[in-house]
Amino acid sequence: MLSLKKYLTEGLLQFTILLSLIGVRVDVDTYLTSQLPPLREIILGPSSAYTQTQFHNLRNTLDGYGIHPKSIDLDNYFTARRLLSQVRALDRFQVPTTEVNAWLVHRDPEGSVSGSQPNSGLALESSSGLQDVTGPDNGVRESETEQGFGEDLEDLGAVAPPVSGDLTKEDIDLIDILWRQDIDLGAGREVFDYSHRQKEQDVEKELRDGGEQDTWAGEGAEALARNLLVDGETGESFPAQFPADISSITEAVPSESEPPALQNNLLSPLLTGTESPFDLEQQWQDLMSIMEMQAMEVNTSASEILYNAPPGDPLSTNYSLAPNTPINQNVSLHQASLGGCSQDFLLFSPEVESLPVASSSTLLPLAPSNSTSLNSTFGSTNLTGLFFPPQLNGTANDTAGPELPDPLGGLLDEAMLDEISLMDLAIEEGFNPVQASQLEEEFDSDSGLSLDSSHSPSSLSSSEGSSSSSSSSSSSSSSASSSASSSFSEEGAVGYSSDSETLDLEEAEGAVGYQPEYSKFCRMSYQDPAQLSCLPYLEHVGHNHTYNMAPSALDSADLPPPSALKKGSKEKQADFLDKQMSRDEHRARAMKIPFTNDKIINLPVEEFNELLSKYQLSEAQLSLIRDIRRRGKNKMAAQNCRKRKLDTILNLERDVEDLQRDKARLLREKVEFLRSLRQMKQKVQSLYQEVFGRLRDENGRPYSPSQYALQYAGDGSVLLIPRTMADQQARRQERKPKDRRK
DNA sequence: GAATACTGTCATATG
DNA sequence: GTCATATGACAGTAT
Repeated sequence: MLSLKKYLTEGLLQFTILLSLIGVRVDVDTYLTSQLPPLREIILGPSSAYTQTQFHNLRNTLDGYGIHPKSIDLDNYFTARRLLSQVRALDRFQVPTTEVNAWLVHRDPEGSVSGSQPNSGLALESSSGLQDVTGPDNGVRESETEQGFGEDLEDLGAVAPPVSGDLTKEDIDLIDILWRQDIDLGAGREVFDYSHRQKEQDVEKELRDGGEQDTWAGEGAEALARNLLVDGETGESFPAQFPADISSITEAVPSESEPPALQNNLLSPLLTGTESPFDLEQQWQDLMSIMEMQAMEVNTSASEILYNAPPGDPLSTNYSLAPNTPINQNVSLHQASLGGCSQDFLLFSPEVESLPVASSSTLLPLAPSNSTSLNSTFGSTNLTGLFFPPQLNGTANDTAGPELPDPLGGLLDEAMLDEISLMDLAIEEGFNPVQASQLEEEFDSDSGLSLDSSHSPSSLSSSEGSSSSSSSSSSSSSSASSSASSSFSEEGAVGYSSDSETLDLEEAEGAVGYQPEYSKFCRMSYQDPAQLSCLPYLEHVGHNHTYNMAPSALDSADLPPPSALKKGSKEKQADFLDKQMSRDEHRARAMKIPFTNDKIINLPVEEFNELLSKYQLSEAQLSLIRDIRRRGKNKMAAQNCRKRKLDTILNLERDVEDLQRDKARLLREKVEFLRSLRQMKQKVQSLYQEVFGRLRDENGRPYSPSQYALQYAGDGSVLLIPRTMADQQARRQERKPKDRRK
């Protein structure tokens, strides 16, 4: 195995470097697919990290948020994430084919130092036969192998500090040449930065000197810092969530730019294109990145179709270059391995960058927002049309412009178009952007006051039904029912204990079912569900909240069982009840009114007077009771009034839209009639010319159209008359309609 | 803090 | 004239 390692490190890989320098591509896929586990794991790391399974298991099991900054799993996660992206970068669209070779270049010093750096990929083989791997801190590193292959992958990828003595100056120069040759190597830039490696090595030495436990913490923190703060390839500050994908985008603009300026980064290559000497591959990648994002902009389903399309698919043939971008690497790999993980869409979320790890459950709702932002981004620049066929753009823009005028426009002349309001036609066909926005606002609105006629029939009918009931509330019975509902809603917890409720319903004249009114109230007063969810609680409260009942009943009701409630909750309930009570309820409570406000308000006059006569009430109490009754009734009246007003407005708006629809229909019919009329005129004209052309005088010569004309008689016959007479008759017929108008 | 919507209340009109 | 209801206007509160 030692010979194999030596062969790999000093022979094959350096040969690969040389091949890459002279432009010969070395296909790494053959290595990857070959049955050489050691080499495969050297290059790509152990399969656990290479196949995304480990990566996603990290995300799934730990759910991202549970990873402690010093956790081994976090270290594994970041390293695996970054290395995985580098592996994906192997398959990106390559115009120059040297990037994979350059990736192998770094493996060369790794292999060469593997003897003294047990954390290399070969060190992993210590358990599978590479027993010759020894090192000063081998024990520590062996424990690292237990944590998974993330750390090893990290070293394999870019950031392992090689021993400086193992890299000759030719090697470094070679690496620098390669790095200049292809910026996007898929490996960290620090790999090719000798001083950076020196620093990193020193830091790692210090960390290792700190002890075994600190080693873990230090490496975890270091990995965290590396992955969170510095992009592996560009050196940009970069969150760990976007190991290579976004970096491949941002690196298109070597000028340092922050991730929020992603749009500029994406657009600048196309818009400016002269700021830096991009090579062809970079421009391709920029282009593909934009296409990728635009594919997401259209919709995710479309993107999936694009990326999953078979090779023979036209869409795939024409537009499937996007999968070659790193972003699409994610998509395809995810769908291949895990199928439907939306984590890749996180790449475009600037908000999530601040999160160390995000669970997939939180990523899903973020995706639309990202696509929305992208939509705005690219929609404003109008780049979509550059890359996507109309059928793709149409999915995003089909609501932008009405389609109806197009077929009609070809049929109409200018005079017709002047008479036709395209807006009306659009309204009729439902393509009105204003209406669309209104509809959207309605969905967003919680006020319930949207006047859009596209209310759901249920809500409209409910409001109408309640409107009819309220409008017919002039009768005492319906008034009582309406009062019952309103008292339940607006009096809140007051006096609706089960006993008093049945009493009220029995006493009220023509009392109707309670529940229907309750449901009606739920709709008409636009209470939010959270508030309605409190109703059972209020009902429970209502049992004990008969504060303004008769003093005897009050005493019995105000004394709950001692063990029923705790003191704190009781106080909370009391506070809650105080907040729920209206001012009149507070006043009634203060004045010790011996019956509920519901009775005061809802009882008919006769019963109300009887009730007053039953008690010995002071003048102040009577005045308050009358005020309560007046205000309560007026309150319900105001509610009914507002509701009626709202219904009226809704009905008016619906009528307006019906009229607009009728107008549009009539205009369209008019267009049809005009069109058919014009066709008939053309037909008549052709027939006229045909007939006129066949007419011959007695000498067999044709008649001159300037001197003669055919006149249609009322009986269907056709006469040949001189042109002067025909003109006179035509003038007469023109005058007749004018006279009629007068 | 401004804008807006909702709600309660008062004054007044109407039947 | 009283009562019930309707409605405009205003103010307080919530969002």
